[in-house]
Amino acid sequence: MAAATLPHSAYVVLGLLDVYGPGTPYDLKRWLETSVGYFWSFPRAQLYVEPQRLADLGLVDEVREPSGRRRRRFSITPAGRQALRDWISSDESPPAELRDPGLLKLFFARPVDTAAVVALARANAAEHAQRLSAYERILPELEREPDTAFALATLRLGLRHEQIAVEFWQEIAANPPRAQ
Amino acid sequence: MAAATLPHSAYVVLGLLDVYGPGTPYDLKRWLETSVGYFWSFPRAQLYVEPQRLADLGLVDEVREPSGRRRRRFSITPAGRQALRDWISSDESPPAELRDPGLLKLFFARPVDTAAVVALARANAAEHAQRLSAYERILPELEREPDTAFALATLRLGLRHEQIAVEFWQEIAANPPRAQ
DNA sequence: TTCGCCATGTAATAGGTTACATGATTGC
DNA sequence: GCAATCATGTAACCTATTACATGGCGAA
Repeated sequence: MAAATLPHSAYVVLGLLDVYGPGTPYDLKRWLETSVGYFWSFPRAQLYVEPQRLADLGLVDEVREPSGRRRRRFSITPAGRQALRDWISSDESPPAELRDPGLLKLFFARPVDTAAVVALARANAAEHAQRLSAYERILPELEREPDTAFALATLRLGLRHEQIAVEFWQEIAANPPRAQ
Repeated sequence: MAAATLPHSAYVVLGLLDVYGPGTPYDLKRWLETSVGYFWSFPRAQLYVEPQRLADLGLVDEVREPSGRRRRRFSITPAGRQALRDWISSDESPPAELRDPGLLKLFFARPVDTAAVVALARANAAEHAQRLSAYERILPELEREPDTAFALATLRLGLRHEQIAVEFWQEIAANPPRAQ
């Protein structure tokens, strides 16, 4: 099946259309920002290009408003939903990566002085604390809505992840590693 | 400073040369695979292209073997080390992203049956358990070596992260979310 | 009715990834 | 000397990102 060769951003678009229903690129942007965008973001421009490709492949349908903004509204087709299912069920699964610039900096922080390490740690602790409280605000909202079991599960991992990140960076700030 | 505009992979190369000393692209590959590659990987080809760019910028020096394999051995220059320090000390820091394909699949898993969700969870639990035991093997080795404080700190976050990931996926496998 | 923001797109480029191709070294 | 593996590179392609440009809409 050709579907297995699509980039991840294609499945994000398919998935968003499946979960939230038909929508415009701008809808996709807002949905992305308030859901998987927290751990898998990509820039807005992709949300105009990617649906077009999917439309060419028959995985989404496109309906354009005849007047006004002439928005393009996309919806997932049965073939698209099948491609999404195939991808979710496939064994193919590159390992998770943290992609954390702060952690990268810390790994290479030997040549900077301790004050810079502490500043780095504080900035990262603050960043993750902010993210954590964002998640804590989202949690009760999601719990109130129906049919959010999968989003909730994902969010719970995010919460734990942010909790240990905050702890970690606070520890680093309090007791920074030093070159021998 | 122009240094702030380099892509992350450039800083990975600079950092590896700073930490491990001069090396060939192949050396870089091995160092990457056993250190930051666990959370920030990119393909080998980049390790031949990126040092060339850095050489053009004067951030690394290149010495080519006159015969045999004619390896190019790169070493970081004072300007390169300064660029590395500037980057580490800079405020610029895009937020960390998980980039976890398994989590992405879980978020969108509503249209697949529960058996597929369980299979996904088991595969991810196994994957993270394997990664966790790899880290647990590395830990005592690093603790024995001198001057590894920064690598150790990074590894400790990796350990905690993998621990919660294993727990999380085991919980999902035992009690998979279901569409209402 | 114009100002500001919301929204929509495209074009150009840089970066990342895959595929191809070959040479050197080591062990047999 | 042959095979297998280690190692080195390049080229083409695709994706992701940035920059540019404009149009609709609502509020004052």
